Amino acid sequence: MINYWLMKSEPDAFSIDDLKRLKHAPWDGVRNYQARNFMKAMNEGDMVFFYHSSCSPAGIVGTAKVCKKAYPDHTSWDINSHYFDPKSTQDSPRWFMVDVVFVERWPSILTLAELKKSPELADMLLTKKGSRLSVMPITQKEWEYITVILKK
DNA sequence: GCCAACGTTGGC
DNA sequence: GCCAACGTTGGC
Repeated sequence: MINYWLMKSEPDAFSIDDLKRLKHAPWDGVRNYQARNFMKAMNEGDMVFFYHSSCSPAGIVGTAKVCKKAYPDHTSWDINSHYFDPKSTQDSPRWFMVDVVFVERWPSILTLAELKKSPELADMLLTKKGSRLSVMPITQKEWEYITVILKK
């Protein structure tokens, strides 16, 4: 059984076009426990909505697939990295990442405003006020509704 | 750039 | 374990 997820990235830092060009990439830099725990629960083959955040407009811009299960995020050990965390060690890594592979770039963005209009998506963490989780689960129903009904 | 909402830290 | 202070996220 596959699971479904949504992952946020600031397009200035890493966009769907970057992933398309690279084909696959590590999802590094997650420094939130809840988001980390969701990544640890991912399996190869799980599907991902690629979401552009902190831009105008924000929204889903395509899909990707998990191609490598969670493993330690080495940027947490790199003292020169923006994501360095002295509390993360080789023996006891605190942060993890998965690899994702590009699947599809949608012709146009499905904006957060549009997602919020759908009563079918009212339970999504994404559409909840104040939610700022960067990795979150999506139900199969939500995935199908978005890809079949709303996808641009 | 603003600021509401949230997560984390650290003193007690 | 509580909670104030602080830093960050992210939509607008």
